[in-house]
Amino acid sequence: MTTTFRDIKADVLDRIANGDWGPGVALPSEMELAKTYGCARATVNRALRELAEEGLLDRKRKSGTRVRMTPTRRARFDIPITRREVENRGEIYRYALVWNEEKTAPGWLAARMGLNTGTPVQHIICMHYADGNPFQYEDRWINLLALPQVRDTNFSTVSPNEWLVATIPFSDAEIGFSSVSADENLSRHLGCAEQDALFQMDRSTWFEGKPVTFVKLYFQRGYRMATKY
Amino acid sequence: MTTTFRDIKADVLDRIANGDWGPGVALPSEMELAKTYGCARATVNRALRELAEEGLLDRKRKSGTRVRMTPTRRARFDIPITRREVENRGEIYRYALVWNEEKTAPGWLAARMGLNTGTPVQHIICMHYADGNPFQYEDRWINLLALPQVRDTNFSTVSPNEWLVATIPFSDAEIGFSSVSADENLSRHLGCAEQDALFQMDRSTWFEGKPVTFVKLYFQRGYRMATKY
DNA sequence: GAGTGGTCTAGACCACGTT
DNA sequence: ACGTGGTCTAGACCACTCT
Repeated sequence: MTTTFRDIKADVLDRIANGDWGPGVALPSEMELAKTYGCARATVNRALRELAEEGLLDRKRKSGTRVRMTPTRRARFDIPITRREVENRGEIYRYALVWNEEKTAPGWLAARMGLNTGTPVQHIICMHYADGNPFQYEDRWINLLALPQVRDTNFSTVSPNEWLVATIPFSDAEIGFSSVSADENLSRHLGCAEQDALFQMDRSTWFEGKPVTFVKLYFQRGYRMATKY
Repeated sequence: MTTTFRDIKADVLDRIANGDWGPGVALPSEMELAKTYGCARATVNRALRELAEEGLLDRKRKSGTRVRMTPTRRARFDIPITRREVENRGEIYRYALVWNEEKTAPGWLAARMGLNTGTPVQHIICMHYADGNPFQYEDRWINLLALPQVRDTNFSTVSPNEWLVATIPFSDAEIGFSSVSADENLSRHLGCAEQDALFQMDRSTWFEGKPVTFVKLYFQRGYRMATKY
């Protein structure tokens, strides 16, 4: 039986768990490990590279590989489009446009997205429903200089969410999670009481270096975003 | 100049962005791509493997590689220990123990952690402060069958958070984010009004398959957890 | 059965960072 | 200058899965 990179990952994790290799301790070099495990250096390399990417090891040329001082773990979240998320729960998805207007970027938005003041933007507000119940309130701004074709798009049947992922298949983004109190408008659309604590996700998106869109998503009361890691 | 796996990733991303390879489209096989890029198959393999891990491609033996139908992106969050998080903001960290008691697991906890009813657990409540202001309220339960040494640990100076990462350097975990309204107890400890919307993180942790701890962390009002991806 | 990705090997050269 | 990780190569065998 040959040694796989998974075997090596497991063994290194064991040694860290047992305390053989405590925080800050330097591991043997890849060549030495390859010899002890009886495998090629590439195999050791892949194992250690993945552990480093998972946040458990620090690697530097010349200095070698060390166990991280504070083993910060990295959680990964899949951010699906809203329709998918609802359908994956086995619920029926419905979409409704609430507001659609062209205007010039207000100051706070220009600052947030890195736009010049006076940049034309499209402001879209819409609702996503699951089994007829309010699921998510979407408040989106799109930079019309980056995506002028938004002006010719009818968002009464297609959500800007889906239209964007079809138009821009990937992008750089910054995402944030926080908690907000429902105001009168949110409580009305989401069918909750004013002051109710709502989970909020905000996201700024760039495409080829240019700011494209900024969105705030407000989830139904009690929503929980979860993952394993 | 040789073709690197980064070159290939960039080129594949370009083709997806341009629409050459739309959602659902099958890419050429690794061997063909290696020939067109003029590089080894291993190089193509790494590029495509990483793109698949990032959520842009689907790969299956025999069927080959396809562009994902809904290009769900994956956001990664670093989950640091609380002290580190405060110190990284350039603020002074302080810790205080609020409650520490051994009891048997209540029903909801047993269900949540997968424990037998009657399992002894330690219930610890503590506060984390940043520059003297309440930063985080920690409500933790530890399975004493998995970590009996908790009984002999003094948590008045060391937070269970730090003690655990030192004792269990890594673990499997499930993590969730949500939003809650501050009750009387939380508002008192966090120095906010009742009903204020608070960001909450919960985490269940397993070590070697055994449930170890369950914790709810309540953050100060206005807290935002952010990342780029 | 056949085609695809998954992985390992043995060797090589390079980039970086410490000395 | 030198040791370490970072990456590429050419080849090989295997595991999965579709037909």
